[in-house]
Amino acid sequence: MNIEMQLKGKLIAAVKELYGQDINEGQVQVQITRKDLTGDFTIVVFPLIKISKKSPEETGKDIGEHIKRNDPTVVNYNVVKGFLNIELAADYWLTLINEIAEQDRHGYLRAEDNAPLMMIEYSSPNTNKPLHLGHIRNNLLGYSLSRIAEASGKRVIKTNIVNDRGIHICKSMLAWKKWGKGVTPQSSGKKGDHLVGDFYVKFDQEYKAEINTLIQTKISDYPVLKDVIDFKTTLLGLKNKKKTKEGLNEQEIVQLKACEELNKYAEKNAPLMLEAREMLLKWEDKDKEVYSDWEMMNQWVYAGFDVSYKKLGVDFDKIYYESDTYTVGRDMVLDGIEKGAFYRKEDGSVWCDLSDVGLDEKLLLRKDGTSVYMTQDIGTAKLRYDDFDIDKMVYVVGNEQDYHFQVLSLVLDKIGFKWGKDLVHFSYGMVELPQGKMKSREGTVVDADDLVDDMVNTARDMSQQMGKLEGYTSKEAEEVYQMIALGALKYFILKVDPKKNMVFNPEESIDFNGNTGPFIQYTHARIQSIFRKAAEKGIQVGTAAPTHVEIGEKENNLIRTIANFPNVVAEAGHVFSPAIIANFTYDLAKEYNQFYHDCPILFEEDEDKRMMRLILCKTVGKTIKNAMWLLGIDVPEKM
RNA sequence: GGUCCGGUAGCUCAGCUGGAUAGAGCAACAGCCUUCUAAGCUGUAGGUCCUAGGUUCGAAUCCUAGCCGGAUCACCA
Repeated sequence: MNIEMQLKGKLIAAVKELYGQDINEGQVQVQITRKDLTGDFTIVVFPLIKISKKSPEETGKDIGEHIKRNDPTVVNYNVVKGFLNIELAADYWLTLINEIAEQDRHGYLRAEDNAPLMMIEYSSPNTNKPLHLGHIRNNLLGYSLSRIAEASGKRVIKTNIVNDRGIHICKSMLAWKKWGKGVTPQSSGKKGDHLVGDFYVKFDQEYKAEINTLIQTKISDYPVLKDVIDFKTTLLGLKNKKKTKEGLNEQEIVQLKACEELNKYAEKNAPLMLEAREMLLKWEDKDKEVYSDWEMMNQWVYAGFDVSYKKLGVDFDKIYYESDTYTVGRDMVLDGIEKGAFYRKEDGSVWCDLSDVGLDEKLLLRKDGTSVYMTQDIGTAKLRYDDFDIDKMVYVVGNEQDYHFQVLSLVLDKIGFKWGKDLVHFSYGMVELPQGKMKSREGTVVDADDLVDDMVNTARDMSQQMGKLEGYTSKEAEEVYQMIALGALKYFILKVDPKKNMVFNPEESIDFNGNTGPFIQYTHARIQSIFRKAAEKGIQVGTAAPTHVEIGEKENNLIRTIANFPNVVAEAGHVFSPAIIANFTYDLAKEYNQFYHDCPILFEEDEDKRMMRLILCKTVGKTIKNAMWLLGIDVPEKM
């Protein structure tokens, strides 16, 4: 039982005895005392004055006195503006820190064999382009969440669904066929995922050109558009005007409609798109040539992804491929028609009607029988639940897909899967650049590999300038550079509330000072340095601190913070937020640096005090390491 | 237009299950290395917590309305 709970119990007993009333836990508030006031825990007495029928000050004094009399660990109390601050004895805190010092995994819960099984899906890349900054946020969040869940006592399976089929893949394949001249990663020296991504871009360029041509030849079919000179600008202009207060006049409404119709026609009927569609059909028919090209190009991409994942330090327990799951999904959709959950339109396409819950109709199979995104997600879910005894399924996917997951949940429920309703979409915000959103057309997409490489280079430069890695081999030093670079990147991204959009400035934002990963890593390295020095000086570091020494303000802050770590882990696991862990770790590191600055450790002459501080250092070091582990960040011995 | 998310210092973000004087970092300015790692520490300056109402002992936090920004509503994924 933790101290807050104990205090709450004492408070309830005090109210009962003093005022003869029973109150429940919801009526009492115990919080950690603000740093600028004396005390360890604070009881808010306002909710109690109705019961005491006295002023907040008097009520606070009554209760404070009562608790102090009945609890030997409470040595003092004070009442400020209706807040009762309780001060605990130093030996209580020192006993506590000794208990914590014994544990290697303070704050973590052990996952028992029968603990709930949580499957966490993250990454989910498309095989038509390399990973970028957006994927980085996804991967880091997913990986960190899985560790937090593990430390919260869950059994965890990290999974990835690779988007290896669909029209987008056909686009890259088609472009490679047409313009690739047989180029391979080997022949070009290019990473496979980047090479395939280049052809996706190529397709898009040629496709756009075809759309324009098609629009020019067809525009004469629309009399309302006869005065239009630049189609694109007109369409964009009308769309924007529609959003303004002024709105569109009648003629403009007709024009916009015509524009959109023509545009859609062109997008659908551009020769390249028709070819890609045909290729998708062939692929679903397992056409020999298409299939072998597909397999070859996929291998290139997987090899590339493996490198990127390794660079980021993330991994998976089980990988699913949509090429395996989409047929399962298709069968389930067809099955759903028979069950009456879905229906077929005249053209042969299959739909799910969700208008009864205020949503639209949703397409599940195209009229040509090919699968869409939703189809494969249904199949993947089915396979996963067949493979594992999942208690909770978590999808780490961006918030632009909120609607998709709302629908998926309903669709799964409709075909009778009991787990459909309670799937969790862990929805995170977008990463933007200082100039705004990343746009591939404008070349502002930040490539994942490049970003990590840049960070490592920066870390290496800075580290070498400071020259604190003497005695390290170049291989050891290189490991530290990697650690720092990844620490900076991961911390920068994970410290932000996942739900929110965030701005990432590649040049300026990745700092190594202040509220950053390296700052925390540095604090850890500093602590380790103390122990190296202690060994040099022949100072023994015991296993427990003497409990009779006095503790100062900084020491008290540190102990209280560490003691709170289990609550922080539990909270982070509850609301799925690495940011909570990151903020905690920063606070701890900052407090430690203040302590380090103010209090001599090895130079302390009072042996008991020195021992107490060393135990404290040890515990802080371990807690930093454990907290950073939850973020997927390693900490160095030297830096 | 419907639905959802957000708006806190010049910038990037905490704080949001209602609690005391709204906090950090960056940037700016001023200090601290003959002592355990200065990637550190200390100080100064910087605020209409988008606006207006409401709820109450108490609102950045909850409710309503509005303003601004974003996402989404595809036979894309």
